[in-house]
Amino acid sequence: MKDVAAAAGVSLGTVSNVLNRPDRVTASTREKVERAMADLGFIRNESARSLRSGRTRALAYVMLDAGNPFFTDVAQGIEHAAESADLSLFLCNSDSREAREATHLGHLEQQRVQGILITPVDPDTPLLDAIAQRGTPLVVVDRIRKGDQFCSVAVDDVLGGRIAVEHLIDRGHRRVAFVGGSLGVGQVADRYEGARLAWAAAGLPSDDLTLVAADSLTVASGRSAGERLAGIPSNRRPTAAVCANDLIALGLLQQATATGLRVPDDLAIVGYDDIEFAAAAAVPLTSVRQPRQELGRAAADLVLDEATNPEHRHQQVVFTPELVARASTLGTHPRVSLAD
Amino acid sequence: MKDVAAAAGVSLGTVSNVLNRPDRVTASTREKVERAMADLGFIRNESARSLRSGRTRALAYVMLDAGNPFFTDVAQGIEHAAESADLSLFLCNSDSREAREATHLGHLEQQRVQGILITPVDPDTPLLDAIAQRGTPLVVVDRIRKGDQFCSVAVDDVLGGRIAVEHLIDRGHRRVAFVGGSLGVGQVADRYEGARLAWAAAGLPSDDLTLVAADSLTVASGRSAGERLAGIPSNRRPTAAVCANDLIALGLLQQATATGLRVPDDLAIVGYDDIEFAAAAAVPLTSVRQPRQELGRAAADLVLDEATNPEHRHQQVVFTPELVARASTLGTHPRVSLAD
DNA sequence: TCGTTCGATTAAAACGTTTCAAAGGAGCGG
DNA sequence: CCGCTCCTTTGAAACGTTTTAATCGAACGA
Repeated sequence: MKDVAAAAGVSLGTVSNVLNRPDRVTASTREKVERAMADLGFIRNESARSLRSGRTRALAYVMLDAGNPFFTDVAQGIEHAAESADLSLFLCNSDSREAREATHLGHLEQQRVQGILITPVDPDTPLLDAIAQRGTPLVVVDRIRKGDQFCSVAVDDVLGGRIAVEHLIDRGHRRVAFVGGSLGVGQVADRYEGARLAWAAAGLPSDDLTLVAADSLTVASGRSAGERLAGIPSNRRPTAAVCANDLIALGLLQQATATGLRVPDDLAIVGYDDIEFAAAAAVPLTSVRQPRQELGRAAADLVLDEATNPEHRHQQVVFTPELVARASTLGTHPRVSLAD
Repeated sequence: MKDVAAAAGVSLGTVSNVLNRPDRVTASTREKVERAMADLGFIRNESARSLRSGRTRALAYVMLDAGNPFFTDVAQGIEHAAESADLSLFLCNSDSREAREATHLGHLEQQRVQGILITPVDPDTPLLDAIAQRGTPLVVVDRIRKGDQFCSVAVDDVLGGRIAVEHLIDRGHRRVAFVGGSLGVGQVADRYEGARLAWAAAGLPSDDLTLVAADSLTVASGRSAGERLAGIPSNRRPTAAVCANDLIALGLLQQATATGLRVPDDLAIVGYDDIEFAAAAAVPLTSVRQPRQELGRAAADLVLDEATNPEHRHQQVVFTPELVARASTLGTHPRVSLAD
């Protein structure tokens, strides 16, 4: 900036004014300065800027698993919000590792980002409280957290599990499997809980809603669950499966297809998340849709409110999931004959 | 830091020494200072740090489409490299929009990141040259760029197209469709070129390798291409399709399944990229695998070399793709009967 | 006892902005 | 022609570090 000032024959302060309050500067000088900036290829130094102003122009989202389209969609919602607020968005991936998450959080705090959005490995880690305490606006995404240390945005997973199972009951299923990861993950536990509630409400015997474990929420886990399911004699095998997420459902679908189980005739499948690949599966997947982009946007709005509004109050926003019924439970009626 | 110094009863410089050259400080004072830091919840200010040092501890990757698993895998490779170099990674998503890309690049230059990795919307945009010229290390990922303004890392797409088609010829296919987006995208043009080369090399009539347009590299485009393909009378319909990427292939697979075309018996399908969902499809997809993580890591290594090694020379790294054959071309032999 | 030497600590400058109070100048009315 | 006012421009301080040269003190040898 000093060089620009010299080149334009004005003072440093004037250059700053051209940048920050162009209206305070005469058209002619502004022009001179702008030309000088162009000639010199001047690029504002953001470090100096934020050092001086005490605030960066950046937001950050620490995602749990960048390989899961669900989170990239959430990120996109955040990105839009950031874009309209003219902020950069720092995307970090913890890859479900607490250590990596901690490293990222450390860096972000040092960067003094305006706010941190995070889908934490463990929503109850004291790390989050510490950050909030120290003053960085923080919003937990896709997890609920009792207490009022910070905001959170989530989807009602109990309800999601419920509507998935209700749909299957409606379609006449009386033996259903819940295929889920470890119940240690809050999400999964809630969805299972919802499933059981729906089952009980319909007055069905609780033994007929079986729990099929899967050690992680991945396609591979879904495949292995599929193997176990296929191994059950057909007169006792569940006629439908509710999966803890779409990745599992996709794996299950693949395994079912490979072993000759017809979907949905032999096994109906309901996924969870409604990621794009759910609709794109060979047998399009019925799934519980979460408003992913809205989730992101709402979280970003909250964090910005906390960052700018002194009267901010922490709140827990809960969205409502929605069932999207497709062929994996409805059947493949349109078995059109080929035009030829 | 001033507060820490006061609390510990030492000078500011000592605190800095504790942070940066702990060996120069007596154990007892170091301890005092560390306690003070803990008590006060001191967090280093990265802006000040990088202002003073003239360099940030961050790398950035501007990705073309965060929704495409291919790019998130590349990003993961970069992330690993960044992690080992103890740098933060700024992930940005241009979402294939030049304007957004430009905005991101602007921000990144202002942040003075150590290096920029990018999969650009248009590899020939002068923006990139300008950035390189101004001195920010820059590496183009997954695109080749003639000239030697900066490094690039890519995969040999002509070869990729070639091995895909060779595989189909080997399997006996004599009418093949190339389903691709606009040839304006360099990737697609190269893959098509490779396909034609293989076709010609086998001495097959060029009319029997048909080009099926798709306006974008998405699942939806694949579906619509599938409709067009299914509309062709079976005696003239291609018996196999090579797709410009896996998303298209997945859409095609879905549409084929919906209209009753059996894969691979009626239509064999080869994808491109070998994203995780290709293997996870109901009929696992044969695909041309690109070394995604390696791509990212190599790019990161190059950018770091440029940032730190004064003798750095720009180079264009080209990886070799590899065919992964699966059921979508090999057939679904394992149609196991059910244990029941 | 007095210099020396060496290690630990300190003081001060610098990084590139923003901001605020103050200075400068033009135009105007008296 | 003077004094005001109002708008533009300027100068200097401040943001929180890192770094370098300088200072201080203790231990040691002569």
